[in-house]
Amino acid sequence: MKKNIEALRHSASHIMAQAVMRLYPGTKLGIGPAIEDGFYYDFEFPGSFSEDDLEKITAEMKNIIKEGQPFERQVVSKEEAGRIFSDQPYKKELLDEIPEDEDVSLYRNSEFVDLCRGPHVDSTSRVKHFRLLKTAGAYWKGEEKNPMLTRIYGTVFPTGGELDGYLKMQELARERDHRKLGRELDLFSLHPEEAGPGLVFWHPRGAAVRRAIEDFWLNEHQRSGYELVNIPHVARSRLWETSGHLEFYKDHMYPLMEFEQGGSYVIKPMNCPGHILVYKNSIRSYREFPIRWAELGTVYRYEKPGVLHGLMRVRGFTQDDAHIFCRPDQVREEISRVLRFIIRMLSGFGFREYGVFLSTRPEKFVGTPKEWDEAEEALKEGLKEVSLDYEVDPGEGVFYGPKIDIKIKDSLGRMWQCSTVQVDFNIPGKFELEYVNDRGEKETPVMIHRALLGSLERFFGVLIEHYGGRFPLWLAPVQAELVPVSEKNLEYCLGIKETLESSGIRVGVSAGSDKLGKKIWRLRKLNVPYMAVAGDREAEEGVLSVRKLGGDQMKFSPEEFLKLLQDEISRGKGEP
RNA sequence: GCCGGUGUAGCUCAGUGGCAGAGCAAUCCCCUCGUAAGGGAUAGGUCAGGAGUUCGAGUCUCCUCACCGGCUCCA
Repeated sequence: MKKNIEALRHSASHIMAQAVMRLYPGTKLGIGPAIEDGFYYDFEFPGSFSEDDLEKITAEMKNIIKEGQPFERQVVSKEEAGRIFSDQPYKKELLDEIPEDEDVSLYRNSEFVDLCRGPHVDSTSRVKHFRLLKTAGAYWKGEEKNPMLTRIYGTVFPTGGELDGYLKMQELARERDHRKLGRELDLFSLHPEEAGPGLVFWHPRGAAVRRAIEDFWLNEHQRSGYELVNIPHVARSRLWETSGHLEFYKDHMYPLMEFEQGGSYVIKPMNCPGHILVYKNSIRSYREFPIRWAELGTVYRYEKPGVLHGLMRVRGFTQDDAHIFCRPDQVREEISRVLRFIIRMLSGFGFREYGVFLSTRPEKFVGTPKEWDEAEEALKEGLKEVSLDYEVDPGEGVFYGPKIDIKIKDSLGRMWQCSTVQVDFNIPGKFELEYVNDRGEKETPVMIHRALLGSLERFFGVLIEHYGGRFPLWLAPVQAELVPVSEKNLEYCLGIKETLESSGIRVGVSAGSDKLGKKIWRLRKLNVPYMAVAGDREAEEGVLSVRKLGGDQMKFSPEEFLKLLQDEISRGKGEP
């Protein structure tokens, strides 16, 4: 089945390329693979091209499909293939990468022929339910220095129902877009013109969610052997020279702040040098290890203009950062502790499926290969110990050490990078960190960087999309809203509000002269989990008519209502 | 940064060279109301910013900024 759909998608990409060649002769072909959700093909058009041209291509594709052209596999010598693609420079480049004596396979349908391993479906008529989706620029072979081609994305399914299902899913994802919900639910805003791109302003309702996240985070860290530290946001550039950031990370840093009387300061793009200064403030003994210092540390990074995206990719963000200082022989234990912690934290937020990636030694690295091997081994053992399946990304580690990245799967099946665990061989040496071992000798500690949620901004964005703006009670900006039927009942509601508030419930009151129906309508749009209506009848009995969002209505006393809320709040955090 | 697109009221969007518009939201008034929008009135704009073409530019051209879809990069 999986193979079939790949052949179908790959065939659709050939048909698209064929249509393009018919409509825009002289187009140079890049590559056109099947991908997870469909297919694409990269083109270099002789003239300009815009998204409006997709309709024309779609129409031509339909002709090709109607023609029912058989796909035929052909094996030719490399030399022969070179002649066939003589006017296709990108195809020739691909040919050059194939060993000299090997034959190559081609797929031909009617006048169109492509260098291709296959397989394909038997006829163009098999491609029935397709849709061209969007165009995009894409570097040839994905490398920034190469020319940019025009990529056309499309998708195709065996049945019309599956295509519709896919398109509906895309629509659902658009409706859940955290940027849209952030505005509608009054959670946050960005002010690119007034304040600068990629800088997040948390509104009261968003800040309430953040506070709930932070409280949970803090509590879990206190239970897990971490101490908290706090460091300033700016520091002399000297500190960042020592750390090497001014040399290696300058492109990602906001410009230096120069003082007239001399000396310059830097706004931190990372928290580690700050934590290191705390470490260096006294002589450390192996007996103190492992030292685990955590901080919700705000950093500022100059990200390229084109990469910013809502809360997911910003220029100022708060990492749930921590640095662990330990002996080399403690690394394995610390790694598995961190991994267990990550899973506990993420499942507390309702994420149960993960993609785990181990990034190993890149070409440019610091430290010795032996150190790297040991650290990679420690990471692997940690993963094994907590029985996490993982993929290896060879050579994708940071120059200073190998790392584990964990992506979480949201309710729409999309993966988001949040957690990261990195071993660092570089920075302890740069800052000449030391500890005294059990023989009274000075040694260099190992440092582990880790973030569980990643950044609060991105994590918030993921949460918004995961829950579609309908947060579980413990995270909801307003947990309960008291709704007086008329202004006569306002006093009664305000009294109950005070009771609930003093027990830590986030509660609002819908005052004002709007009719009940309108107030309810408004609260539903804001996804307030509990609405408690109080009119003359309730006031007389001393109760509330409580309705859960999307649920039934029941009468509760204020005390019963509080208990109900408290129970659900503690259950919601995934606590036992 | 690169390719393509977009920028009109707080939000969603009409307006293709000739008087700046609608719905929602906001404010005020009437209604004191029973579970998915009661009625009326008012206010709200440097049409992203700048330059140009034109008798005349929201509309056409160029530059800048920002955003959107991707590429590259990444928490």
